[in-house]
Amino acid sequence: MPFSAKTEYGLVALIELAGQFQSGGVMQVGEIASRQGIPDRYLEQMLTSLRRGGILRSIRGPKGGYQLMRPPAEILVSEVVQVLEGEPQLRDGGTRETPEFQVLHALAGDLQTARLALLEATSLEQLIERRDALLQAQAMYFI
Amino acid sequence: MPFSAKTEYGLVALIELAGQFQSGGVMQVGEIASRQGIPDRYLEQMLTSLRRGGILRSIRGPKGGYQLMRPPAEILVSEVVQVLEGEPQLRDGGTRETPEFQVLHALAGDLQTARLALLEATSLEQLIERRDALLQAQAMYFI
DNA sequence: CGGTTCCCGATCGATGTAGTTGGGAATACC
DNA sequence: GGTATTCCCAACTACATCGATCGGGAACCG
Repeated sequence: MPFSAKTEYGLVALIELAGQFQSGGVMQVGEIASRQGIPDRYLEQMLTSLRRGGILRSIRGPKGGYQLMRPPAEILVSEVVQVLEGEPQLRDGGTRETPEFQVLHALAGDLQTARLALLEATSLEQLIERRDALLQAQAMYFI
Repeated sequence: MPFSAKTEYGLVALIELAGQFQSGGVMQVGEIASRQGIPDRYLEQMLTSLRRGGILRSIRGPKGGYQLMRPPAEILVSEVVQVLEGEPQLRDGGTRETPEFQVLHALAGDLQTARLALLEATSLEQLIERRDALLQAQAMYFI
């Protein structure tokens, strides 16, 4: 499972917010959490990270909530993952550098590169497009 | 870091064994472990998994050790990873199926597919080729 | 028979993950 | 101005996983 719960919850919340971006686009933690069926106090932490990471801004008090800082097209999944997952904090790296390990680390690098490429190629805007396409397709079954 | 220690150690051991495959190719746990600087009793567990997974066979008693079951060209990294990592045991999957989550699961699927493609495209034979190329390149610096 | 090697399973400490909880600070509204 | 609402900050917990260690048993060779 490539995404942790943290990342998944954060991205889901961002997709919701991105869907509302045209029309002001402010939503509250509790609102998002109940729509998605996830613990609100936990989601709050993700939204805090995203705010600190410059992806969201927050409004306090009644009628407050969260809002995207930028249009959905300018927010890449790679950035979100990076903010929520934090630095991968590489392990020792230096010891155990037999040629066999080096070859594997090169392969591991290729894997990370491929992953990053996909995540950088995906914006929130694309995710809402896919969501809407999916809803459209599912509506077909009811005709 | 895409590979766990388990996977990394197992693969390193297999690369060593693959390098010896022509000439009988039997090596002992302690031998591999000390060459690679990893705990032998721990590596033993990985080799046991690989034997149970049909990738290695073992020979007991003095002059025993481990041996590849098949030529290195027929052992893919994907298979090794699968054996060492085990089934990813998917979480609930069914609850929390809002369209937003579905879109993310699709993206997660794409990531796994990309990863798998790279791992399936890499055999032990290719890894020993890369290791030897790397040794060759490093030898250049000493001229 | 005796040493060598693999075999099997339990255990352990550290770390991370998912989630809960207890308050505090800003803001809107009456 | 008071009060309810919302975000803000931080500590804490339960649990699983990971990397590793350990004790002892079974096969095999000479």
